[in-house]
Amino acid sequence: MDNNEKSASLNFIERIIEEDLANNKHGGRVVTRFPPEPNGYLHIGHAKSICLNFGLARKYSGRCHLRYDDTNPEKEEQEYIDSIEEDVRWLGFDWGEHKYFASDYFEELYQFAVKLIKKGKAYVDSLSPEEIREYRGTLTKPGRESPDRSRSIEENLELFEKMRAGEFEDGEYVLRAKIDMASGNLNMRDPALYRIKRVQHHRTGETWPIYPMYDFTHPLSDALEGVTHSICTLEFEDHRPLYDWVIQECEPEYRPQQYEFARLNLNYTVMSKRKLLRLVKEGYVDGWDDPRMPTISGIRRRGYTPQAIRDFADRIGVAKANSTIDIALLEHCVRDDLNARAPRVMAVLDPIKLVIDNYPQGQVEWLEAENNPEDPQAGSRKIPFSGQLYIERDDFMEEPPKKFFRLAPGREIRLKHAYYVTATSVEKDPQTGEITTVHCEYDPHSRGGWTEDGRKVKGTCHWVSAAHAIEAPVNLYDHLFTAENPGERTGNFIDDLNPDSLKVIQKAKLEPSLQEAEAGQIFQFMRKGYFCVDGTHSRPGQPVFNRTVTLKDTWAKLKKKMGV
RNA sequence: UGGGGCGUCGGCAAGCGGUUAAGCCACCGGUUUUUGGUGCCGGUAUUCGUAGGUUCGAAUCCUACCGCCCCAGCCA
Repeated sequence: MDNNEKSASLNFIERIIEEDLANNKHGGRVVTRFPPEPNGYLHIGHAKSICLNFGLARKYSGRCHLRYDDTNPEKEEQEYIDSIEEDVRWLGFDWGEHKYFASDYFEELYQFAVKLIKKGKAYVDSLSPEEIREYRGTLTKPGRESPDRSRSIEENLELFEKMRAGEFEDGEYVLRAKIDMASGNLNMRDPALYRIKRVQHHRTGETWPIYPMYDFTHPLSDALEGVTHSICTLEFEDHRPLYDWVIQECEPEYRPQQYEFARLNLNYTVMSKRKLLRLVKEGYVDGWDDPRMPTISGIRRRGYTPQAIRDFADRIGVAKANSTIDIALLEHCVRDDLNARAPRVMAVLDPIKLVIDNYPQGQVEWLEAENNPEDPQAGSRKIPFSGQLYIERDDFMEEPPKKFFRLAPGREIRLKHAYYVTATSVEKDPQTGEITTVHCEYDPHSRGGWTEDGRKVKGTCHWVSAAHAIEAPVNLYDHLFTAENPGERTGNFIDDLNPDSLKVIQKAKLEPSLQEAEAGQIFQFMRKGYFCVDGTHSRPGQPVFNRTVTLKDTWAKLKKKMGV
């Protein structure tokens, strides 16, 4: 359970549900549904909808159906169904017995269409797509009625039967609702209900040469399943009158209602299927599950947890105002979750050598290191310490600016879990002037990282023993885009791609315990960030790490402010 | 010149005629700390798109205006 059970304040949909419950509107039932079209991969925007629909069902002891809106066989495939189910499960939700396909309702839908024809509420039209568009009018001009609008019920019935029998070519006829060609709402200007498509369907094969449209299928599917609250995004608001019309005229037993909320937008991110597809197709990313993608599979591979995503969904709320969430909130949610759970380990990403001149030659000590200060249950492990270590390059400065309290000449710092050391001298590459080695002396009385005299050391740094370190590739991921709203500047979102969205460190130096890290495991690399073992490139004994998110970095902020 | 929505702090978002206008993220201080992490404490909207009106009292009701989003697939 997440903290949305806290009933602090209700969102507008919860308010409606509680009113309905109080009025016994649907007999006290709450049934929602998540209705993806199996024509693409799920992304974080879908996660909002999934958490909303399944979360509501959970909160109000109802149920949430997984229903595929598979009414357009040209775009739909089994592959997507598999990934959708994996993603919904991964997020922590279960549809139980309630998995449905709109295509399972084709026969019933057909009968509802016949009913409409018999009521004189639908007709078969022979206008071409172009003509229909022309007859529809414009936003400001009313449409005109099709000549076929007055076709007799008998003839409509016969034609519709022939459509089903496969006697016509694609586009020859279409079944239309007879509503109002003068409506200010374009959706009500005799919308198409059925079109002819002589195409293989991924589930019904060649059974049907005609397929129902979304606006006809969706309300009736909801009704057939006993859905009480059909929750969709804002752009369907204009379709609600049509949704209601279909329910009204088809007279199904249950009368579901549609409600609309604002879809998720995230800054520094693109979410549209078209744009995500382009990133993949044109090779800007490494596939749909590239850790920089906002797809569920991408963020999963990045190391985000389902708990973090659900927490995020709770925090962003549900409302009707178009909004853009700051991606910093998502990052906060993962940090919050991982801080509590991720084992701490030491890893040096950009190493320089640290030599302890007064440490006994060849000595190795195995020191105790707690696994997680936030969780005493996590226990501890032993890590090897020696006279030759690696530390992070930017943990040493020859001429430190004020407020820098890491290692510098003559300065004493703590090596985490180990000893106090004081820097004495440096070695540089004569060519480049780059520091290659820092020499220091340690205080043997500071074993474990403290002394009896209680003297204070300001800085604590992570390290790994040079002789014991293992090497592994580490992928440092950052936002895929540098602009808050990609594409706003030039009209082409590709122009805002972040050239540094991935930096690969071929040979980071890691403490040896990481050798056997398994795919999917998540660690905090102390003082650096959260990293997970990549599920696709890691091999047993050869882990590859992906950076999920950095730790908050006050020093980086300070440095920037001071212009260092 | 059509229809449907939405406008409360930098970003989300509560608020539903009487509140000092919640909370979260971000930001800024301080404090704790063997992670410049975490935790803890504190600061940040005299004001709710604007202008009028109703009322003892308005972010909440009314009117007008302004701004933004969506709709002209035989896609969903």
